[in-house]
Amino acid sequence: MAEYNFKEIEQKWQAYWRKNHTFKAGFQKRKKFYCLEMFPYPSGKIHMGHVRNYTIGDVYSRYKWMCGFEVLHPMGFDAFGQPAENAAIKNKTKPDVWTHRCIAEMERELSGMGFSYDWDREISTCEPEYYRWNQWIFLKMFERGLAYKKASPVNWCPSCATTLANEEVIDGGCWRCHTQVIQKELEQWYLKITDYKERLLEDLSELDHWPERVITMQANWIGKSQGVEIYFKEKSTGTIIPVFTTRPDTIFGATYVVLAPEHPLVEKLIAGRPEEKTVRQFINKVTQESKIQRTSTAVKKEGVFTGTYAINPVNNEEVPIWIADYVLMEYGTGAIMAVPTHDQRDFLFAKEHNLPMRIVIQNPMQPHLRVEEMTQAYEGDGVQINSGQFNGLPNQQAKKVIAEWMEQKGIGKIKTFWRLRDWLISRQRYWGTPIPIIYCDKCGIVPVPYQDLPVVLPKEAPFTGEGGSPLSKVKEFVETTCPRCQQKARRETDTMATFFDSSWYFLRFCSPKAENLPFEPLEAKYWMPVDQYIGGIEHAILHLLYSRFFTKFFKDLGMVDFNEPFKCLLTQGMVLKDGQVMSKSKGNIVDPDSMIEKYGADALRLFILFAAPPEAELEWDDRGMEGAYRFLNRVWRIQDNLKEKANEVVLRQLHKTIKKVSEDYESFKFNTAIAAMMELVNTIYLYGADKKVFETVVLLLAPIAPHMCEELWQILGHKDSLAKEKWPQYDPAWLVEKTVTIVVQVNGKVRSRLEAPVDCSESELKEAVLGDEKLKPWLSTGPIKKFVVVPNKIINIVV
RNA sequence: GCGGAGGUGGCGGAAUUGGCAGACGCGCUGGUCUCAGAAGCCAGUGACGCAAGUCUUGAGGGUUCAAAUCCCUCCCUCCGCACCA
Repeated sequence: MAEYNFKEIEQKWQAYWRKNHTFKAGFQKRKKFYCLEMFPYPSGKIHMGHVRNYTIGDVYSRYKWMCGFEVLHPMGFDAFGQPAENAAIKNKTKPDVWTHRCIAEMERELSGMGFSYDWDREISTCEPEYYRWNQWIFLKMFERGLAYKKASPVNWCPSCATTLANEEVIDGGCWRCHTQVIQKELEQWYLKITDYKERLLEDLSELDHWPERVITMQANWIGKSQGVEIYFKEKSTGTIIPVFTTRPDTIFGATYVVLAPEHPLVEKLIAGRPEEKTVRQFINKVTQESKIQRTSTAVKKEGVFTGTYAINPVNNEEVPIWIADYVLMEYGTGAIMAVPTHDQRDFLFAKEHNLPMRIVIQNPMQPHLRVEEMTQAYEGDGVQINSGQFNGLPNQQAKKVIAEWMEQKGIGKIKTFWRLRDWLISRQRYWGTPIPIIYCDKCGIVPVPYQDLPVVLPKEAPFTGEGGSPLSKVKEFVETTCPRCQQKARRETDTMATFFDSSWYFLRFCSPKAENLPFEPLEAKYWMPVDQYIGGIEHAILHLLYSRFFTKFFKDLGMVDFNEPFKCLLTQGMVLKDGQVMSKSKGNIVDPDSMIEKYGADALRLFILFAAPPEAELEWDDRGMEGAYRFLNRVWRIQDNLKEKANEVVLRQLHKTIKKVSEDYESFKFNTAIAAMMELVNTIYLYGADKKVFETVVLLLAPIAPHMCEELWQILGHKDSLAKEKWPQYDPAWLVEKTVTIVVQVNGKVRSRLEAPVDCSESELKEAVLGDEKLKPWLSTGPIKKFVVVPNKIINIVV
């Protein structure tokens, strides 16, 4: 029989699928399944991470087709972004030319992997047909007050010369180039994602098929904390200082108050005091430090006394007011009440600066707490002491009671603070969606009317690399007329953050050619939500949070009827080489193209699924790759020795394998599914297969190695593609065994095994065991104390 | 510090309502085929031991007839968040 010529076979079938639109997803045909992998940035070259991500999704999609679903499995390109601009600066290529070239190259590579995309639905976010809907969405948000402009300090990456969202600052550096981010006062566009914070948090409970850690990361990012805002009064002027605490039960233990160095009240408090100079010096020192420096000095908490005192409203006690670097202006009220006995940070600071302490929650266990003996704060539960009329209450109860009491007395207010901030979307960049806003001297900020969309990005702009928005230097773009008064006006020259583009692309795939709306609500109703989403963990916060936000916004517009866009989420692990992430700088990249060239796409797909479970990290291994290729060849050669009829051993194994592989595919355990198929093939090599058995093997393996299996299917005499062939079903009759091997242990150690009929009775087994020669020496050491029988599995005799 | 995941042969990894630890693959060893090699095919392969056997799932303890799996104490690795009041 012919050699396994993977090159020829793979090209043949890729052309076939493309020509026949094999994977075209039809609207409302039958039960749908939407399988989506995170679309790539068109860098021009796919890497092993893509290969892994897309292979997982592809196998699942193909499997779902065979199970009778109408599968939507689309692909597109997240095509706006900085690399295109950098290429323009470096190579003098226009960003759109560069991007389109990269897209063409990546389409070729993705096709070369044999992925089952519905290419008719391909989208690219840099096309006006796509980004006009970014602008449309922005205007809808603007109308509802969800897009607004505000001047405030923003994260600025000096190297990229642009702003960054909070989510894009990693360890104080730019997520893309790792340059230290600085704070800069700028007027910028924001999206009011905070209006959705409750829903974004609450609806996490709907996502029971998301990885736990992603849910946790999102919840932490949204950062809800409930507590009380308590009003302290400055002693001499009566100025009110609101502080926030989640521990109102410790209010009687507050022995000082701390303000953040940037707190607006500081100026007022220190003006004209002897301490003024020292305080100012301290503030200068702290505020000049970068956020990194400030947070890295975590161990030592620095601070300075203002010279003034505040009155604790619950007991009218005078407590000193300090300023310290460990209190952050961005969170809560920028001021805290310090309870050193029950908060570790306050404890360290109080020790450092010799401030008073008082225990107000007594540890119910012995030994009781004593201030002189404390080496750290007691943050556990206990009973209220030194707390006036609340003494004796369990503190968890007191939390509620005291909060309500303070609210009643008007000295506090029950409040909830959130960590989530509004989303900064302005970027001083060229290669992105122009923000559809016009500035008119007379009318102010004027939205571009819907009928004027899209605001098209001009093809040419000066790319100097000097920073600042290139669009602002394009006169024909900037100069326009005001839609309201027709006077001369200027366009907004910032573009949108590219995360905007990817926050709704999954909806666009439902109706990629829609001309009146970003997507057709009816088609979205059929296809959405995405049944299975697959991508990298690096998007656990940004992309997934923004997409959830957009979905909820579309729900409010009445365009969709669900809360959450992604029903199941799989985060695939990274591909490593020599224990490290593949990267250019480390020079440890394995190029997928070279592997396809050498072993074929099917072998690459097989290896990457076999080497590790999808969620785990995967260590690249050239020799493992060869093993995958060897296995495919073994399957290929089965055709040479088909028998008239397969024997019972093979059939038994076959049905066992159908069951195992089906279950494993369903739950993404591709590595063990492949292992099961290898076992079956090993059995076939021992006993031989017939046509029917071989056909089943081909169908089971088809989602993983589709090219070779299509070819074998054809060789076996089928005219059509197997892509929509019915998934094999196992016959339970073949799984029923007549006899089982029962392991016999003596004192927990395996000493013998015996063949027995299924569901053999205990007394019969006992008889068989006592007659077993092999067991005699072990049983003769003493009387049998215990005889444990686990039906059809194991016998353990204790002597 | 908090949260999450994890630690099993030379390597990647199987095995979880507690029931034969190491499936499958890689590597290695031997055989077969060959003038020879490659490929293929067959067999062996946790450690120690000539063997009977003993030991073995990060360390130590416990529960149990039986523990990689459950409980306790501890160690280590990776990831995320991090002075969030």
